[in-house]
Parts: sequence; C-alpha cells; structure tokens
Amino acid sequence: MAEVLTPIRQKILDFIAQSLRERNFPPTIREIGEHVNLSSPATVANHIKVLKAAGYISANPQQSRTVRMVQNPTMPASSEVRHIPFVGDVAAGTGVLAEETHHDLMAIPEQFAGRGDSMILQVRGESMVNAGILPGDFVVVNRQTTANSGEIVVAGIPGDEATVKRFFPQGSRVVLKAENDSMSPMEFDASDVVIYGRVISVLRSY
Amino acid sequence: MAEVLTPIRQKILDFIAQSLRERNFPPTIREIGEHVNLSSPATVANHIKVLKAAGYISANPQQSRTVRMVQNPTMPASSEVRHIPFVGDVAAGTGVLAEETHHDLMAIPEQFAGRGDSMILQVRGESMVNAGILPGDFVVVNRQTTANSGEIVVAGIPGDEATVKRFFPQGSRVVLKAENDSMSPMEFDASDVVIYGRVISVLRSY
DNA sequence: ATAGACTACGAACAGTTGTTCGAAAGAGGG
DNA sequence: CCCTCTTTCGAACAACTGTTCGTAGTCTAT
Repeated sequence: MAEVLTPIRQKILDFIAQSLRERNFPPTIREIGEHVNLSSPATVANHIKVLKAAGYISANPQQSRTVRMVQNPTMPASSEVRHIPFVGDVAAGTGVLAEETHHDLMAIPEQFAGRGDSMILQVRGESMVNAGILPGDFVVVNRQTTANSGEIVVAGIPGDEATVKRFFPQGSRVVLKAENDSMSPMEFDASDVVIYGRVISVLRSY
Repeated sequence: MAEVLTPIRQKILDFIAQSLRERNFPPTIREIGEHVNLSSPATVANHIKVLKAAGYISANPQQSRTVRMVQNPTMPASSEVRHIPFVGDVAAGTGVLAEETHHDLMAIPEQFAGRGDSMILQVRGESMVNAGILPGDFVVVNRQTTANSGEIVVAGIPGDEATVKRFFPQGSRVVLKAENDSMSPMEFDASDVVIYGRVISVLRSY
C-alpha cells in the first residue's frame, strides 16, 4: 500500500477546504485539476477516489460539486469539554447566583473551565475594562467564598448587586477595586462582602 | 412590484438551507424543482433570479450548485463544539499561519467558534489592551482575506510579523490601528498588507 | 371583455461534469 | 533488464445543468 497523503493529494485537500471556506461550495473535478496542474479529470478523479476511501473526504457519485471534508476522524474525547451553567448576568443579583434551577449549559473547553464548581456570568458595565473584561463578556467563575489578594472576584456588596472587582483583603476590611480609571476603589467591612466566586476565564464573541 | 417572499419562494429558500445543512452543498435547479413540485427548470430559475435580486441568496451564473444563503437563517447546529486548530502565536509570522500541517485542536463552543474556516492564535504584545485583548489571550480567527472597516484583523505588514490590529481601509491605503494609547496608527499601501482573518472571539484563562 | 403582470410548462440547446478506457512515463525491486 | 505499481494524460461519452424561447393559464385592474 502506497502513501495516501502525497503532496498532490494534500494540495487537493487544501483546495477543497479553501473552496468551501471562501465560496461556500465545493469545487468540481476540473476546477481541482486546474488548481493543482493536473490536466486530466481522470487523474483528479482517481485522487478523489483514494482520498474518499481513506476517509479524508466524501463525495456523491455522478453529482457535481458534492465533495466535502469529513469531520476530524480523531474526535477528541468529550472530557475535553465541561458543561457549565449559565446563570445570568452579574447585575442580576444574588438570587440568580444562588439559584440552582434550570439554566442553560454552555460547553466550555477544559482549559477555560477550571476545576471546581463553576458557573458562567455575563458581565454588565465597564468596571473591568482595564483588565480586559468588557461589557457583554462571559466569565467563568469558580464558586468559592474566599480569594487571594489581587484576584478578580464576583462579589456581593451592601445595597448593590453583584459586581466583578479585583479583591484586596486588608485585615477586617475589604477593598474592591474596579479596573476602570473613572471608578474609585470601594472599601467595606469584611462581613458585609459576600464572595460568590473567582473569575477564572473570560470569553468574548464579536 | 409583487411580493417577493411568496410561499413557493419560501419553500425554495428552506430547501436550499436544508440542503446546505444536511448535505453541505447546495442543490441544483432541478433538485429544487423536484422538491417544490415545479417540473420546469425554467420556473425554478426564475424564482432563483428573483430571490437573488432581492438579496436572499447569491449564485454564480452557469455554474452548478453555487447558490448559497446570503444571510444565515440556519446556524449549523450540528454539535455544540467545534475543534479548531491552534496554529501558534501572532508573532510567529506568516509561515505558521499559512501552514496546513498538523496542529493541536482546541475545542471551542459553537457560540465562539464562528462559521467558516477558523484558526486559533495566541496574542503576543500589548497592542490591543484597550480593546480587551491582553497578552496571552487566545483569539479565534475566521480566515478571510478582506474585512470591514473597524473590524479587528490578523494582518501581515511589510517588514514585520503578523499582528492584531483594527482595520480601516482608506482607498488604496490601509490604516491599522492598535488599541493602545502608546502606539500610533500605521498606514500602508493596500497591496502591502495581507489580511489573514478576522478576530471573532477572545478567550482568556487566568 | 381586454390588457398586462405573474407564474408555470415543456422542449431544446450549449456548456459542464463525473466517468470510463487505453496508453505512456517514471519509480522501485528482484 | 524486466516486472509491477503508481501517476498521468488524452479522448470520448453519457448524464447533468443552467439557460433560452415560445406557449399557456391565472389573476387583477381597467
């Protein structure tokens, strides 16, 4: 058995992928041939047949423009993803945060999912723009009641809703610092601040 | 002028979307006709022409299976996660970007994965801190060679490596603006700038 | 009723497209 | 050197496909 992924076949694969992403439809056999300098459609068809047999692509016989890329043959294990509940936005207050009712689950890659009990919030407000957290961003929050100095936490403060702030414990007092030039640090008695969790990752979609 | 979205045209739109969703390639005119009970290809072609003029779809003349939806009424909805190749960091230059070799795949939720052919880059440098993109952040990039004004793109510029900048075309010139107070906008001849793709999402892990 | 529009049909045409077949050229091994 | 495998070509074919053209039915407004 000869090598399947010869350079010319690699080029064919690339061109099919390119056509799909740039034009949203697959190329014809002759279009492929023109692109890889194979003047005979029979030659290209032969490569197509090999690639199809090897599982790289699939194609319908006798139908034009029906080659398509087969999804990654090595589907990574589902353990790569964790499903984390989306519990609302940060301005929604503690009720939402504490609730364990039916929430949408978002699939989050392990790398961004953290380890313990987690939840996802959508950020409202510009309090953390200097830390690269913009309004509308999704933050994955590890549920925990304490945090280390300087970490970004979701906290409940007196008379206000939950906010995202940088956390600085100072004895019996707590300083919550917004990362925004126009906002001053807020100081509270430690007993008045409830920490809901720590921000462990940020996801944004444009 | 008559109504554009007649029931039959709606059925045609639905069938095109269905074909794209279930088979990953568009139907032919006769396939459409068979599904909506129009025996003459001329009739279907007429509807196609109207829908195309109205902006619902686009199609290449004289090419089979090239109709495609202009807007995207039907999200892929296949799986909740897409696996996107991680191709290195933005400072690694064009070589890495162009390569189609074996890369690590990262599982990305559909919501952040975009639609077309995508790749993942890790951002080096502080050029986009004001846009909430920090050093070390992962950006999902939709491979495309053009972009709209104001969009964040991954671009190759003369004498430098690939960078992440905000894109402003100005006639035959191109202005690339860093989102960093200490960096000035850069202006190039349009032919000297290569756009590799558009940043569609940002992921950060603390 | 008459005219005009819109829609649909059916046939035909030219170009496209996947496929088949035979043959030639090169590579590698015995 | 000879054999086999692989790749490629060129030509041809049948089917497919977008398009054109003439005709006809339906509906609305005049």
